[in-house]
Order: sequence, then structure tokens, then C-alpha cells
Amino acid sequence: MRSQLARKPANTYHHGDLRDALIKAALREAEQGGAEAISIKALAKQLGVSQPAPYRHFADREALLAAVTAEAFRQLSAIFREAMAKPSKQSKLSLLAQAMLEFGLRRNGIYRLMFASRTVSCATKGSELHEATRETFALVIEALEVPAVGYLRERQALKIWAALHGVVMLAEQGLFTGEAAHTTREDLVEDFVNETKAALANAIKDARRRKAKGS
Amino acid sequence: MRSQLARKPANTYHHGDLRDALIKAALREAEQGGAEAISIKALAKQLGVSQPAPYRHFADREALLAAVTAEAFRQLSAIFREAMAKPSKQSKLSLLAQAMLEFGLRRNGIYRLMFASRTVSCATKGSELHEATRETFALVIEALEVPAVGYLRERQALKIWAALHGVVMLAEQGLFTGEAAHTTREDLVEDFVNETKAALANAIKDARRRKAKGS
DNA sequence: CGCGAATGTAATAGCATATAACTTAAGACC
DNA sequence: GGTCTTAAGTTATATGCTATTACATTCGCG
Repeated sequence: MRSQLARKPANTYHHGDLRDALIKAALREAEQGGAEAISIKALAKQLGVSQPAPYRHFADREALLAAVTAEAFRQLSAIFREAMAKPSKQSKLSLLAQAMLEFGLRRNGIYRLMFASRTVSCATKGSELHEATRETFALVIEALEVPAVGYLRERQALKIWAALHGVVMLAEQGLFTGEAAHTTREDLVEDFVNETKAALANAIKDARRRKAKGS
Repeated sequence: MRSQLARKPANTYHHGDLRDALIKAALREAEQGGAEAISIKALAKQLGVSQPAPYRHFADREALLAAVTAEAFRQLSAIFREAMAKPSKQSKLSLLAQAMLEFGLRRNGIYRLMFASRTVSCATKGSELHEATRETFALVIEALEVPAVGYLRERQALKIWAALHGVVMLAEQGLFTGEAAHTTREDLVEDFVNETKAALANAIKDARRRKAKGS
């Protein structure tokens, strides 16, 4: 398929799948340099089309970034799913957390694109990007492996999500390379995971107790 | 002083304090739009100097961003100090945490500049920016109000720092406006603060017990 | 087969970064 | 006080990116 080549075969007027090829190529570019590394002009050249061609598929640079970011979130969701599906002694939450950390560190340009740009906050409800982020967050909730009890589950999901994100950003800023280096990122992540589990266990116990009392 | 006007008095060839004025003006610009809103050309025009003039003070745009970011960290440090100095029933850590959240939300463009760009991670050891970030982190450690016990204090500081950062970023992405809205950002921050306090108290108790046993 | 919509191209406007070569003012030194 | 070095600013210009406009080509459907 053309989209796999991600290059226009010579002598064809129409690329065939330019939109998709642009997103994939942009993701490659962002891998190192983040959003700033994405240049419409450069992408067009790379794909062998004229420089204004991308504008047939994206209104402006922002729109391309949004599409790329959405794709990145979908990839992260896939990674989460894969990590959680892996047979392992570890809990789903641990596996997801480790996957998140690895993703953030190995693909840090992409990560910044996803979490550190204004693009996401500007995503309107119902947009492709908005849906992609919600899907990813839904997996975090799933990883908790507990039934919904009021809003407690969402709350714990938010907490671990925030904490994980914080660790990744700190790691990228090199805050684990100074005197604090005795604590590894993995330690911190595991701490947060364990605290989440403990909080959930407590809350469930409480809920049972209240139920027993009530009946 | 000229730097307070942040504008060149007409008819003067030399601005007098262009470097400082540039940083201040850039901070103002970044307030809303983040790093992307900082344009050397626009700043020069605003300050009434020719467009290449800023290059006498900063090698390139990156260098300006680094200086602006460093200044932002110093401002955050000042805010932390002020918050902690305030006489209050609340703990220093609570006060710092609340100040961080408010800063992140009210000045979100600046916040993104500080935590979400590559600028910080590229800061070389010993640079102005690097020092500024270390100073801010030192205040987080101070807010714990416990003596150093091995690397435990640094570890807890890292954890709360990461968690706070995560909450701010989530808030900016609008993750508190969906179904999860029942949990406020303030709730999460307070949760993290309390967990940190509990962990510290436990660790100190442990240390005392060990000491008593040993003697 | 022919026609409209989708997709691509060429040409161009506009803005930003950055450099080079030149000019002015400030301050040190005698 | 005059000169001389240097920091700081100016004009002119090269380069690169975004985005638009007007035109060309192909696809696919009736």
C-alpha cells in the first residue's frame, strides 16, 4: 500500500493517501524535537509533494498537530492495552505505569507534543483529539481493576495519572540526575502505584463496612 | 529607572537596559500564549528598538527563552517563599502546594514555558536556568519541614513535586471538567499533601524506633 | 463519456529568525 | 579635555516557514 511507503510514487499526480502519510511523517519528526520539529514545508518535501499540498488536508499547522497528537494518544492507548494484556505477576496498574514511563522517556518529543502543548487544551469536546485522550484515560481507570464506587475510582485514576505525568516530566528535565539520583524514576512510580492500591483497598473496605452496618 | 518603563525614551540611541526590558516584556507575552507567543521582532518593536538589537544580548531565540524561563523560576521561588512565610494554621507544604496550583492556573502560559518546553532539559549544569530550577526545588524540600534523613526527604520532595506538576497539567488540559469534575484540583492537591505528610511522619517514627533499638 | 469534486501545483504575500557591515555613544586612560 | 576601544544599536539582506490565490489534473460516479 502507498501509505506504508509514505512516499508518493514518482509520476503520479495524486499521492493516494497524503493525509495519513503526513501524520505518520510528522510523528517521526516529532519523535525527537517535539511539536517544533514539525514543519509543513519539510514534510511536503519529504513526501514528494508540493509545499501547499498538505493544506488540502489540514486547515493549518494547528490542525495537523491536533491530528498527530490524536494519533499519538491512540498509540499510547494501544501500548497500555498491550501492557495490561501481558500475562504477568504484576498488577495491571503497575504494568500500565511502567509502560507510561517508558513511553514518556523513549519518545519524549511525542510525549511533549501530547502533554505539554496547548493543542490538547484547545481540543473541542467531541473532536478526534478529545476522544483519543478520553480513551486513554479510560484505560487508566480500567487498570485500577475495581468497580465504580461513586466517583472514587475516577478520583484515584486522576491521581495516579497526574503523578505518572509528573514523574515523566521531572525525569525529562533531568531532576533525577542530581543529589536526588538515589531515587530512581521507577521507585517513584512504584510508590505512587502502591499508594493508589492502598487507597483503593481502604476505600473498598470502608464501603463494605458501611454496607454491612446499613443492612 | 528606564527598566521600569521598559520602553526606550525617544531620541536615545542606547536603550539603557534592553536585556532586562526584553525579559520582562517576553514574560508578559508568554503569560497567555506560552513560548510560542514570544517573538523577537515583536518585542523589539514594542520596546522601540530595531529588530536585530536583541541579538546583542541574546545569541538566539533559545537563549532569550532560557533567560525568561530562569526569571520565571525565580518568580515562582519568590511566590513560594512568600506563601510559606504567611502566618497560617496550614502547613508550609499546604501553602506551597496551593501557591503552585494557583501559579500554574493563573499564569498558564508561563507555566508551560517553565515545565513543558525543551528549554529546561537542555539547560547545562551551572547555567542560570539550572540554578533557578534547583533553587525552586530546594524550597519544596524546605516546605517538608523535616530534617534530612538519608535521601528520604529528597524522595518525598520529588514525589510531591511530580504530583503537583501532574495536577496542574491535568487541570490545564481540562481533565477536571468532565465526569471527573466531582473531584476538584484542590482536593487532589490536598490529598497528595496529606499523603506526603503521612509518609514523612511514618518514616521519622521508623527512624526513631531504629535509633532507640540501636542505643 | 463527461462532469463535478477532490486533490495537487505554481506563484506569491507576509512574517520571523538570523547575519553582515556600518554607526553611535559611553567610559577608560593618558 | 581629547582620543580610542568597545558595547550597543541601525540598516540592509538572506533564508525559511506559513498560508492564500488562481490554475491544473485526476478520480469516480451517473
